[in-house]
Amino acid sequence: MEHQLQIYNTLSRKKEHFKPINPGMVGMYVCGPTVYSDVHLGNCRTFISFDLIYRYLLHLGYKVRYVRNITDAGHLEGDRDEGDDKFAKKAKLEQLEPMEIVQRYTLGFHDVMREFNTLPPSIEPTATGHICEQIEMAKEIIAKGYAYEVNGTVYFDVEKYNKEFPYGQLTNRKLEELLEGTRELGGQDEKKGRLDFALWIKAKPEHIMRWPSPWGWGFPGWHIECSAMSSKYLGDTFDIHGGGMDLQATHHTNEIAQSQACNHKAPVNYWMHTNMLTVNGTRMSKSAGNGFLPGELFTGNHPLLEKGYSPMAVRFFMMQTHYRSTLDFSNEALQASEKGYARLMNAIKLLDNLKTSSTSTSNIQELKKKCYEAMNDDFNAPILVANLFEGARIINSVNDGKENISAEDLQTLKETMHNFVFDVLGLKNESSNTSKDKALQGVMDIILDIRKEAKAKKDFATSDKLRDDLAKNNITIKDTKDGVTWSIQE
RNA sequence: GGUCCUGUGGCCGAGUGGCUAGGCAGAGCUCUGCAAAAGCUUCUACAGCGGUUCGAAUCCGCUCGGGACCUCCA
Repeated sequence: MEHQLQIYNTLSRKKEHFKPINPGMVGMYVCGPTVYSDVHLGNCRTFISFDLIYRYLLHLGYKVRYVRNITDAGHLEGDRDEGDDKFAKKAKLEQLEPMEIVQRYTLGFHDVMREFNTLPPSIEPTATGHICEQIEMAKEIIAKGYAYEVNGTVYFDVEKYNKEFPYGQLTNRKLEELLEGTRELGGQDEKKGRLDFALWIKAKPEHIMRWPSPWGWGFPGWHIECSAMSSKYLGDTFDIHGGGMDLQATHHTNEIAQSQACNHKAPVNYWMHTNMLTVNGTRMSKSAGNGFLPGELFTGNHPLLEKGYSPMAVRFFMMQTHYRSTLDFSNEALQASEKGYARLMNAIKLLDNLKTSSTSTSNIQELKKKCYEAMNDDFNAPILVANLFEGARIINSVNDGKENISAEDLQTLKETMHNFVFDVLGLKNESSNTSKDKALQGVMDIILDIRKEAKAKKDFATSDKLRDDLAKNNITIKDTKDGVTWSIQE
């Protein structure tokens, strides 16, 4: 496996040469969604970014175990250890059992991921399915002396941990600085330290989601599920852990602390964080209320949207920005991507019908090399896309007879375009194959045949009437030199 | 307030010392019964000021602007 893959590691704040623990194999864990409401586009961006990373690792020939969890238990609403959990709160609103909420939004999440053509992870574990593992881990951390129990709730002792291990390494912060930013403990607090966080939380009488534990009935804390499930399926130390940048400071910092305290090993070699999706320069988030749902994006049914955009146009839009940069949403940018995506796809369709020559006027090997260089440089999809557009330019020029390509180079070009566009970027042709579509195709063939005959007889009145009447029904006819094409305006 | 990121042409967005990605829009051309589309070619840029250097969008400093995290959040 010869490559020079560089990955930006949040731990070192540098790009590092990627070297997996076991040659040829990669263990990757990504923090998945909390399924108490619909995923919005910002959530989707993270999972699409990691889909690109997963796909490229697979393309390089790695055997990848990709674990992405479903958080379906425990998370509290506020920063205090009080209040309802998200599932119970939503359940009251919707008059449903908490697990009904979980089921509904898990299915919705999967639907959306399928629309965006993401590959399913190898394992998709749920927090509620791993309560035993989380309890065992909490017990182990207590046994090692880094956690303590108060009235049925178990807290992680951050200040004690920090004496032996660096607590804030992921955000480059010292404990003293972190302490400054927190409130004083009140009289009612059970915690010993201001930064201490819960591994296990005692359930109040009205709390529906609850499990028995050595400390009584309760539910797991905010961060323990990822530590427990990642070590179960990937080992105490594994290659890549990813998630959104918003998880870096708290969730991932605490994950490291839990695993380190439990196993006395650094859990992860490469920490990867994807950046946020913004709308008008501000982060899209549930609390800010500036999010929209994928379904609204596809249909255009939202005040922020001028029209609907197809899943692949949106995916392509995301691929034109590096995963560590913020991506600002706008109708203008999305429409630009939509057109660019169509241009790329049209070029690929021409690939099968290109005429070959004895020599080539463009350096196809060089193009292929540049594609790999782009992706090896910390998954730089925007550079890859730029190179693929250079490929599209070559294809179009050969098609127009302005450039030549040898049979061998054409084969290389085909492989390169297909590998990177479909396998790595995860794009696909969006033409559907339902029986209705096939019937419509048949009807259109008949109409276009009549129009062709009219044109041959120079009966332009008839041919223009057909074109105009179809246009009134949102069907656009285009006479290209290679024949007639038609498309439906959404 | 603390930690960190960021400011690129009309818009989106790469690039971290010399060779000025790419897409969209604009312009020109080709194709064409007309129309539309498409293809090819092409213009416009590095927030401001100062410094380092033979040379800076790229390194350093300051100023101004934007953002994230520090509380659940991908």
